[in-house]
Amino acid sequence: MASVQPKPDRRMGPVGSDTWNAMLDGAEAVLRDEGHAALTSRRIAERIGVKQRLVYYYFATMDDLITELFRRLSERELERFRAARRSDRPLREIWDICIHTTDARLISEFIALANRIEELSAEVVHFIEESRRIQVDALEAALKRAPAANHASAAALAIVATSVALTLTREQKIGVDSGHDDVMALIEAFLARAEPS
Amino acid sequence: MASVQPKPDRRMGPVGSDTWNAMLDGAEAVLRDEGHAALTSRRIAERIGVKQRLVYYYFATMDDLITELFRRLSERELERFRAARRSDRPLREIWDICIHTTDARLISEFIALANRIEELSAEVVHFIEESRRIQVDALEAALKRAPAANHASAAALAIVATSVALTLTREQKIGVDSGHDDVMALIEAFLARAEPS
DNA sequence: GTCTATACACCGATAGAC
DNA sequence: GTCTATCGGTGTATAGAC
Repeated sequence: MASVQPKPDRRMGPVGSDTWNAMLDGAEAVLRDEGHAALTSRRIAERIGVKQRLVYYYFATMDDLITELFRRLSERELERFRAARRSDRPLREIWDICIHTTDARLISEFIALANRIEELSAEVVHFIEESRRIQVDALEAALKRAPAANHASAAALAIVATSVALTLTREQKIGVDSGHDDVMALIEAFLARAEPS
Repeated sequence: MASVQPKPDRRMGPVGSDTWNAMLDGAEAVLRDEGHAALTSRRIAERIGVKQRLVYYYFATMDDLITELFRRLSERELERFRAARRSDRPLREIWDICIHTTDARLISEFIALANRIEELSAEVVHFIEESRRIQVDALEAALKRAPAANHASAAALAIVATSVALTLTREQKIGVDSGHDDVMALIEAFLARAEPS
């Protein structure tokens, strides 16, 4: 699961060090605020106050840096999902992460980047499969306790929930909200049945 | 709805001409095959066999070209939706467009680009609102004829359907398919109730 | 670990001839 | 309508000193 280190014939900095993390912090901020077009080694260096050359001491290529950034981000998100799964209202807490914690802009940038970067695509696949596994697990447990809650399978419900959450956050960010209330009410009604509070 | 023409102090080519369309064809092919990073005036020119300078005769800026490309594409898609709406199985035909016609890669590239290009963002908003209007309209008519089909509103169903279609096509393209059968069965069951064949 | 300096490619956009 | 030629800028990535 950890990164695989060096491709280039070049001295490389330690993975996980403070500077390494600071660079990913800078990269994340740039991607969030300015988008993929501005995600360059120069801009990252400028952001954290070092020289551009140093970026290539810690990361073999820009694609590696981007992949590493997604990995760090997705591991944090998976940890949130796992914690929510262990709580006493797992469905509500997982939904809360999907609809509130998720940054629609960041996700859309990564999805587009994954079209081009194969390593990143593999990381995205891993994240989708693992997060779905957690969600299906939580849903199956809930449906067992409240069997009349729905006719759909846990797997189907997980896909519907994540899809809808992504659409709502994305549309909200660009200023579309028609039908959002209705679909939120639908989700709320399901949660009330499947996980009575 | 038509494009608004010139910003620059420069001679410009006719909107809608053969060369103009050929350039958008080239741009679409580049975006589909290589992604937004490769979508440059030089690459487009190379693709259709003209010189780079000519791209700036037909389009004021690259951002304009990209926006115009999305506009052309979305108008075609809306026309498909309208035709499906007029058919005798509107729900099934609209769903068929969502799940088959849509190019997941192209859409993700445009969404990422819209984060940066304001004109494009406005076009995306327009497309979402108009396509949703058509879908809600079709769903309302169907639910009127088969009231017991579902407890959810037409607006909620439209969002769920488009969200799920986008997720399925995107995941399929990167090689994830867990739960897809289940959710397709769910959609099929709904269609069987709301639009019996 | 961090720096200066730099090679080299490519980009958007324009001037102006034919 | 289409071209040649070019400017100014920015990108990735490397060599090698301190």
